[in-house]
Amino acid sequence: MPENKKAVEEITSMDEDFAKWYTDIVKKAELMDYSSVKGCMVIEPYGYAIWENMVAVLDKKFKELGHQNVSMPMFIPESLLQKEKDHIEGFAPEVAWVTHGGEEKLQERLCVRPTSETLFCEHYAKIVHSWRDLPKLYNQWCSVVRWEKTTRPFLRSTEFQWQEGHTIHETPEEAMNETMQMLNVYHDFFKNVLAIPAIKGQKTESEKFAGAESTYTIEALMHDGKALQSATSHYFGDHFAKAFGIEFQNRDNKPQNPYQTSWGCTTRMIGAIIMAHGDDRGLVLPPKIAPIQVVIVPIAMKKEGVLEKANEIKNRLAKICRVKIDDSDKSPGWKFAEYEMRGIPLRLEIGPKDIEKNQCVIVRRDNLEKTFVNLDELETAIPELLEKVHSGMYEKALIRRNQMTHEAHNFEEFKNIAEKEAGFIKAMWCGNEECEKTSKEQTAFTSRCIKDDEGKIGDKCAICGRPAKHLVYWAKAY
RNA sequence: CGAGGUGUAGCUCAGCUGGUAGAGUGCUUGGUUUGGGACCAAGAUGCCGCAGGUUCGAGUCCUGUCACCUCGACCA
Repeated sequence: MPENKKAVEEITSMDEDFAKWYTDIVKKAELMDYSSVKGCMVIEPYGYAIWENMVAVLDKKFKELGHQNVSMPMFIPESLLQKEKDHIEGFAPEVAWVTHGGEEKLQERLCVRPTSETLFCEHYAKIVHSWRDLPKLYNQWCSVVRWEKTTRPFLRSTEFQWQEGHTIHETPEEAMNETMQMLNVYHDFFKNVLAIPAIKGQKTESEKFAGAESTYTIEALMHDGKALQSATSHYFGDHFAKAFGIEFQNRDNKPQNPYQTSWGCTTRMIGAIIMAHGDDRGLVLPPKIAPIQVVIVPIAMKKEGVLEKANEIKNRLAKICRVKIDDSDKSPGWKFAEYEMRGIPLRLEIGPKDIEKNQCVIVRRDNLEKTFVNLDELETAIPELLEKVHSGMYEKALIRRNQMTHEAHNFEEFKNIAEKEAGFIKAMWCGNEECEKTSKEQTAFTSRCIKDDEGKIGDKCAICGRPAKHLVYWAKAY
């Protein structure tokens, strides 16, 4: 193969050093830059454009389902944060505190929001009085701060952008439906927009959100076999309502506490698409969120008519997709490598030879397949190809996930797989936290989620051998 | 927060027992090129991470500190 090695010279290969490959891509594709504040990053235009595209799709979906956007304060008084005991215990170790306003010391210190349950609850306590006030389906797009010990771009940063939905309902059933509905929204978003097949399930007691009654998650498998918790949806029952004194008159004219949910996803999803789809040439972006879907590379631009033709194509395509033309002085080879590195789903090459034949060359980023397309058929060919790239990416990721998912029926098997294979282990579990601890200590695999909808693969816990309650997906996690 | 590693040009890095700051690549300008990271010529670019210390003299030695990376513990 006349492979030009230079094409990948500046990106560390995945197999050689996955972590370095990741940072190389993040930097080379100009997704982000480090700032002078530890753990806080500058999201650069290309990275932010990806985020904006994700936000646009999700925000539309949320609104279709009746949610409304709001904006909550970024500061939380200490006393407010402390109202729900489990919640404060979970978040206290990682909050940033504001102690001074100007030169003056504050009477009560304020924490920079790590999440906004407490603020929503305080507000709900004021505005919810009757069953007629329910439900409230609120969401906010904002950034939050968690003082993490170690940080990595997009995967774990001190400040990160996210969306947090907070809803409040009349009945537990309604709240639980909301929790599951939003989990499904995330799962579908991963499949239909990000082309990632995520595992959907429930967190165990030890992994659930601080203050939640139950937490649901989608877990995505990365190229190196580690799992990434990619979005969560929580059912709160009436814990928070009781702690914050949220009460309404129900249909029987009696006082009652309402039921709540919260659900969120973050810029970590950018990390997920990098590590789920990327390759040694760089990023591979799902067409639906790619800031540029088609890049046009004119060949032998100075020859008569080439640039004109390329621009004509660009103007046509601009009506149906996000298109860019690169008419810079760089060599075609440089441009090919550059836009592959940036993950652009389709490259359109047009040169004198093509123009003679009224055609162009289109190359897919996901499998590098070349096709010749008649110029008269571009308007139908491009959307079709974008769709093919999407499904090609999803299929590839699904096949890899299946290949990297193994069943274990006892602890010997479990340890063997954990040692030799990366990826998910499907194994039965007795429900005992001790077994999660044992697995973590001996294999570094943690429970990712309970997945009872797949049916049992045994009746004994794969770790301790006692009667099993649940099928659990286990993995090394980010 | 524990263990280890790295900070020198935009990037990747060299710089010996202390003695005027280097290369490749990138960048700028002009020209020739163009189907997988082109070529020629001319140019610009450094608080050697930061702060102290030792020394006649520190990129180099010492102390501290900060940031980043890896592996743990913690987490979206």
